[in-house]
Amino acid sequence: MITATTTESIITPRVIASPSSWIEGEAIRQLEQTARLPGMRAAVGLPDLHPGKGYPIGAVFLSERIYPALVGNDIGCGMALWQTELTARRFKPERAAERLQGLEGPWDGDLDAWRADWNLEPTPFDSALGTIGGGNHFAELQVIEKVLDETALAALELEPERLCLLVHSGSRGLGESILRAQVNQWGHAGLAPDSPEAEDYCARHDQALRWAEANRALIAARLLDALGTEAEQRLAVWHNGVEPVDWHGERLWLHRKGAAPADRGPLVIPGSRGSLSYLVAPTGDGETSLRSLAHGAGRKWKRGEARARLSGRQRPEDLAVTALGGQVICEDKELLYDEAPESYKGIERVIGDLVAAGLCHPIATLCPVLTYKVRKAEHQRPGRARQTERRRR
DNA sequence: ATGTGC
Repeated sequence: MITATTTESIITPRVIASPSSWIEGEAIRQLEQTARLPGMRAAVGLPDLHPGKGYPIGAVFLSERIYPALVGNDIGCGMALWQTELTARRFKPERAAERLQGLEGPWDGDLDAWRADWNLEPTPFDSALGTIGGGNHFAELQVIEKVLDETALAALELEPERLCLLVHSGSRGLGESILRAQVNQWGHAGLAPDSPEAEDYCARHDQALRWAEANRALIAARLLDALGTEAEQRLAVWHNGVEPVDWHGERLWLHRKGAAPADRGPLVIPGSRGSLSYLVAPTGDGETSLRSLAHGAGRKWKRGEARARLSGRQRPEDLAVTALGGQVICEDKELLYDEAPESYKGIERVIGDLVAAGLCHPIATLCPVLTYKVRKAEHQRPGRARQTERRRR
């Protein structure tokens, strides 16, 4: 007798990392668990693989279904790189730092025009447009430290003497609200691609992608304005999201969970604020890595763990300048410790593993000069700051 | 990651 039930074959996840790369057991368990979800066709851990909330970060999944919970709350989180008109030689980090104030508060420019430029409908979260947020998000001025592929650098129109601005941020409260609504209604279930619920999620997801991209652009615009300079965007990628792909003639869904795309040209893989970032060009056919690359160095210590480990030997003021000489603006103590260079794995190993696997080749290294995270907590809540002001009048 | 929490 032929039964109606289909046998779901269990796929074996792969991890792209050298044996000496330390990866937490919990991350591997999460990778294996996620690979068992119905309709999963391939799962790959990248060298920055580490545990997340239920699902691993630094991983990519190819599936017949759409898994919003796997994408997570920060839909569209990613990186964008600008070439500024600032020259490394004449840049004064201390003076620049003084000018960078209040980027946490709402932007006072023309939001309607900005939304129109980016094809965005208004959302309840738009007062956060142009704000960096917390966690590992940042805006960082960087100097090109070493050029490894002059031709590729020139093709990207990046001049070695000019400072770069790298912005890492996402969709803030918007992405979180989309995931929350999704989980409230459907739990963590995978969505059938042509269902109304999938179409609904994809529409919101794509909106969050645009919102996050517009957010990074506005963060850059505000920061550049404060410094009295201009810049041109050179690169932009997202590393949290899902997209339909043609996989050997079949339509499948590629989930990137803290994984950068390897099919959209060069990109920056950032280290911690105390290490280099790598501008790389993807290589290979994308088959083994599911068209993806590591999205950063990868967290070594969980959030909240760093302060206990570091506060005995490093005071907050010690963390304001890194080993590479970069200045750090972070007036939130917990965040200052959480995002300390020691909280991250070495970026060199991550890049080394990718190169050894034939997945990318380095174009240049970027050295942090000034990292902006957050000013004082009272400036963080847009609404509250305004209320305080109103009360004073 | 998050107007993150009563």
